[in-house]
Amino acid sequence: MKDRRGQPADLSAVTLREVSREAGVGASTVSRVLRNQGSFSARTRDRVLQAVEKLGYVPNRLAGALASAGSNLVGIVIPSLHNVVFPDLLRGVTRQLDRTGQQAVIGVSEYSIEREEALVASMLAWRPSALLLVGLEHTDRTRQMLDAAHIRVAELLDLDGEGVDIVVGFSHREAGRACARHLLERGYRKIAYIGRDFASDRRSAKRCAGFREILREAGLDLVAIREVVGESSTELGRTALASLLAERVPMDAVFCSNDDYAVGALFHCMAYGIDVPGQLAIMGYNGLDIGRAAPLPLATVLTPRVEVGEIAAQKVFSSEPSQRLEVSFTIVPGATA
Amino acid sequence: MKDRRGQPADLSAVTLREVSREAGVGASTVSRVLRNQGSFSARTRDRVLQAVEKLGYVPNRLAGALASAGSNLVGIVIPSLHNVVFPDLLRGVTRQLDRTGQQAVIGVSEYSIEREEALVASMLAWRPSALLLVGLEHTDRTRQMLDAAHIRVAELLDLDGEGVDIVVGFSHREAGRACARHLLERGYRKIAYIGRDFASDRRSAKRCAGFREILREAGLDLVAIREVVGESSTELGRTALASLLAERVPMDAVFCSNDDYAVGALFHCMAYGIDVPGQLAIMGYNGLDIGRAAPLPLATVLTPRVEVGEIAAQKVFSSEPSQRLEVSFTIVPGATA
DNA sequence: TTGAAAGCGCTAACAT
DNA sequence: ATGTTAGCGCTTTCAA
Repeated sequence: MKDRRGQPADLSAVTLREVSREAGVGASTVSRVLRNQGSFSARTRDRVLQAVEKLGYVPNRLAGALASAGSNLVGIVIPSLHNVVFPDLLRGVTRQLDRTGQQAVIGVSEYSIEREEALVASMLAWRPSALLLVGLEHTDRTRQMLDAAHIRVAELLDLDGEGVDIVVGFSHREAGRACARHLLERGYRKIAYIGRDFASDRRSAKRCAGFREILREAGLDLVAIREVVGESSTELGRTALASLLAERVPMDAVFCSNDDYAVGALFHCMAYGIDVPGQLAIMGYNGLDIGRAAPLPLATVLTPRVEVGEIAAQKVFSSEPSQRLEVSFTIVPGATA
Repeated sequence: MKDRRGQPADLSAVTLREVSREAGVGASTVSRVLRNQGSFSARTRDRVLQAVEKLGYVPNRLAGALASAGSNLVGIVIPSLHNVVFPDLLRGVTRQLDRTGQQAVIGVSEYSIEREEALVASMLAWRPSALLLVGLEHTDRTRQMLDAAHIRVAELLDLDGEGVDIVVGFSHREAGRACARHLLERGYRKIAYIGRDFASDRRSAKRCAGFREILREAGLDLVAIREVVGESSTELGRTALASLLAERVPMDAVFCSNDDYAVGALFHCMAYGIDVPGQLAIMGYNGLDIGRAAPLPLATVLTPRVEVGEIAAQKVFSSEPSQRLEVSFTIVPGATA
């Protein structure tokens, strides 16, 4: 183990020039061979490749990108890494970027559009070839920067609103409406809601709004709304339901903005012998693996997170015009509602 | 919505030179003001800042890094985004990097050290100021590259082996041993194992090895080993246990390499009325939130993933010598074992 | 097919 | 306190 105390990053690595000298050719020839562009003889190529190997040359993409105005970096800003939805999204994105040799630079906004703005600014400094954002809500300055950058931008996981360029997702409002219909059809009338605080999670707010639209059409409304502050977790879902029950809110069903909360609610019922869905129906959202494998499969909505990431990462490199792409969600009936 | 068909990234944005002209000062003065370095009058600063604002100038870090040999980019390669452990790790890393204005470039190796090698290579091309990797197993060429790059490297989440520079984690072997002791102390003797296939997940293999060491000291061994192929999931844990039961493997406890599997196993027992821990004890690993909130709190091992990420992201920027940092795990007794 | 030369946009001496 | 001058390591005309 070497002691690297105080040593700054040694960037004086082997340069293209040295490779060219070793191979006895010009610098531009090495460049051409390495990018397999332009023309060169087979013999020259072999000599260059040999020199690269011998010297352990690693091209400096900083210089390359600066000279060619093209960076193969793609910025992506997500609200959180706590909620499984976003790692899933990231999975789709990296999977697709890998195929085309692009690299993802990530930023986590903690559900704050101001932090998002700051992250977008520092990402643009790297002249990424594209930028991926979650949702359609951004600060004015963010929008300005995106516009001035003249790069392709994709906004993900939401369809309820105006997009900047490419939009890939689905309507949370419609998803909320579908959930309400699902519960109403099954005869539930006194429905409570558990979800993240609306102020920070705009998409969960949209789901809730859609849900209530349908309830109102039936002359109903939610019997209670529990806005949970803090990261999406089973534990919080469990305590949220516990508090609703403690307050004796009259309800026959609970709609949770996330499967994490829903599973927590289900756990609480199991622990306290509350019959699901007999006494209380539970509906979740996102279609996490955990809900599917639960003793009582969770009624939920399967959202195409990985696909959205994959498609977006692909579309930002297409030459197609700005567009809205709907990737549908699916109601999963389950056994809890 | 503008049509950006076919337009390549427009990098001919406002340059520092233009800002300097607008402000009526020299280029280096602008540079100094922007990096708040060297000296300049308050009046000059205001003029520069005003020009920056007016022109909407975004510094080009490609050029900056190239000129100054310092990039503020930090590469991190993780095995997967499916297993919650790694997003958690990433969370710690980004949290710390954010504080110091660094940016994370991520890569996902899918548990393959060959893919890791390729990712490290393309990351080094960006001259990152540090590189974070998971585990101590790498290809020879990866190690060569790390060595030649002369940047700080941190290897995370493992302590069982030789590291390259900084190592932050804990011993999986010891964790496995601790789990075995925990189960033996509670009287379990016929223990089965469910985990990811050892070939790809070296750390789970180390846990299993440690576990068996303790069993052997007691003159025992695992009654069955179920290597699950595929991503960590509740569903797979459930089917794995189901198959063990179907084969009538005589067992009084099952040790799972991940809480996902363990919760799946627990679900199976709940669904089939198998008394836990009476008929079958279950022990998991990782201390996920889901296990804690389960109707029967899961016996597990709490691993300090977020902290490991945070500490590593901090240590790679310290000027301390190479070191091994142990961040301890904690046995969580729970109620399933 | 190949090489020389001129930048890409910035930072870092070195003057002044 | 500020401007001038060289590069950083590449890509890209343009000639040869």
